[in-house]
Amino acid sequence: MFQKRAKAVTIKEIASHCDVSPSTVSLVLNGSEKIKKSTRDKVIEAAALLDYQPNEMARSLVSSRSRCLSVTVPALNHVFSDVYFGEIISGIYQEAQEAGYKILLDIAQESFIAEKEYLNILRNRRADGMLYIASTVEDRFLLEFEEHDDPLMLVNHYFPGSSLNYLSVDYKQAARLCAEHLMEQGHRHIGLIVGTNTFTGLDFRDTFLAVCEENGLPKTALPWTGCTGWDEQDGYTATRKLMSRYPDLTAIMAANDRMAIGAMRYLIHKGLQVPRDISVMGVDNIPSAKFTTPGLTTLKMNLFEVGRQSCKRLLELLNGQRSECHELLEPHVILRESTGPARG
Amino acid sequence: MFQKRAKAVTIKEIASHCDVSPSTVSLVLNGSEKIKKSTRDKVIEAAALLDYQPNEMARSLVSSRSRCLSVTVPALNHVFSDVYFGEIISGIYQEAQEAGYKILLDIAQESFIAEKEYLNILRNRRADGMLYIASTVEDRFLLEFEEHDDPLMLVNHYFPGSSLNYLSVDYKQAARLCAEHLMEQGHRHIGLIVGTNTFTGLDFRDTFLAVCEENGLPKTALPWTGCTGWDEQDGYTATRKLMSRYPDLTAIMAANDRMAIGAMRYLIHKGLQVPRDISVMGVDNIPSAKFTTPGLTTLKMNLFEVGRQSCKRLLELLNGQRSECHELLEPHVILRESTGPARG
DNA sequence: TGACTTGTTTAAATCGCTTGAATTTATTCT
DNA sequence: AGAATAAATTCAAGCGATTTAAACAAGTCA
Repeated sequence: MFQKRAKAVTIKEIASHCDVSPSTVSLVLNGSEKIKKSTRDKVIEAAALLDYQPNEMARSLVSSRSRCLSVTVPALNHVFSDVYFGEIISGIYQEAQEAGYKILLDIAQESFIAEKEYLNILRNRRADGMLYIASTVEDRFLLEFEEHDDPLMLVNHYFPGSSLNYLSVDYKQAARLCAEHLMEQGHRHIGLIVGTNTFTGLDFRDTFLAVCEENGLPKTALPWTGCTGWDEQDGYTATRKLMSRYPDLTAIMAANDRMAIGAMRYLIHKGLQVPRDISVMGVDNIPSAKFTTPGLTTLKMNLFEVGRQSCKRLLELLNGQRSECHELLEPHVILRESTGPARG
Repeated sequence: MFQKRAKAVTIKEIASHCDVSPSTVSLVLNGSEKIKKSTRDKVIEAAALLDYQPNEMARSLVSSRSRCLSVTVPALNHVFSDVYFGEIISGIYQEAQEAGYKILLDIAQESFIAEKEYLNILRNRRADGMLYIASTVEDRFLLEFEEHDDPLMLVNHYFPGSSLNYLSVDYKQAARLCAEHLMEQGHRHIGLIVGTNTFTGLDFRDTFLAVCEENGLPKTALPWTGCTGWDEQDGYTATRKLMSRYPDLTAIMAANDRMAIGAMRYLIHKGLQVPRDISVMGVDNIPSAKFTTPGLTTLKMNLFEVGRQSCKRLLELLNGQRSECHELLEPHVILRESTGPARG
């Protein structure tokens, strides 16, 4: 039905329609001032009349710029259904579209890595640059971008020890804010749940524990449990594990909201009241954090802005207006009802 | 820094490296059997050695197929943060990638519509076909695709009276399942919350009310309130409105989970217990529906599959293996704790 | 050996557009 | 008016691939 699509209007047809050469048309359409106003108008009119749309493939071929950016997310289970990614992608889109760029979506599945798609997308000219969201410690393949000097931005994560460009929320600062908030509420016995498969997760854990210890909490009062997933089920399971070994905990710190929601779910199942019996704090401020019962105290990361800024920086890199980017954005606390004074 | 990207290896270089013509290289790389095995091997080896990546822009130009599909979502606020879209997009991606297609992301903002980007993306050859997710009744611009005969698939919605291709969950059937479930639990006084800005929403409303009436519920026992958003806040507000006018309701039927979650949130705020005092039912089975308190009874729509099938159908359309698509997928009930017998 | 296949390889056109150099046309100056 | 200058337009060469028709080499047959 569609395979014999209507052949598109070309620059040539406009040319013959106006009795000028294709070059003239091209010049006009690219806004050159060198063409006499009268011919210019004639061409523009004809283009509108014929409903001309430049063939982007042809343009890209000659300019060797696709005006597309690749956005890649890790191959988590049904990854786009995670609002975390959604916010970031929305931000990226916003910035890209304002700059006239299109977004190519990708998921870093096995084949993506094995067949070096991550490099190929740039090499085969489908995209001019890449934004890679939230890698894990295992995504060592990203280091290849260093050698090859391909335009890459890590979004909301980074690779310690590498020179790869990144823009991320400051997870060390995040951990500090969380620790301080809970300690202010009198909590001295806090269970930490955190994904240990990302560098930002590890940062969060280390900083959280360090800040607590600085403030006099003994290590023994700070059990933590790691997981490689970051979703509700992981939070649920981790909380069960934590609570059965350390029933005296007065607070659960989950390194993201989805896990925090899972944690609350478990605690409420067990007949505990949040925050009367135990406080729960999350990180991310996902939309549903406002609509849990009780409302979830969390950190606002402004992931939309992370996406937006990352994209902006990448474009600056591409335009040569900047030669590197290593930036951090500050989070801040969103107070709701899931945290309160420590019991007793 | 990146603007002077390393010039890519071309077919020509492979040719000279092997002492054959570019045509030969092209033939080999496209798997032609007409080339002698020995030269074939020579070329393949050289291509691997030089790390050759075909320039997709050039290929697209000559084949006039971009091997990209455009996925467009409506311009809701931070739309990708809605898991509803995430699931569908994940499904689309899966199918597209298996077929060797790339995904171009788009958001139908004002400029997208005003400047007819929706047609242009196809016209300017950036994409071979378009998947449009969840339109509203106001997206009349989509009807243009009918006249122009451009390859479009509506995903999880449709336009009554048009011949546009679609694949969607059967929302009439969904409404029927919901109505029957609640009536089986003895509910005779049900408040309905539904977005009235989509055809599927309207279908849901009409069918829900009709099925209830068929089973003897008087219209007066079925107040409903419409909204143009579909998120937690909308559900919250709508429930407040409904409950203040009809305090006797024993059940709230929300046409999606996010609104249902907002509804529960309001009811619990008001000191009501779900489902003892009032039942709440949603639609979609989003991940967090399992982790609300109480767990949300809802319909599983398998939106991942909706995305996947839609994409598959579109590709069939593009390949001429099919000339139209008007399909519906069946939902089914997921029983959790937010619905129970009507009180009293 | 010459004519005819068969099997391989390549020249050349094409896809639609951009762009620097060359050409044509219009304008200015003496 | 004719030369010199400026303005407007067009030529023609790509961009990097695909693909058809033609060229070439080798093998077959009478």
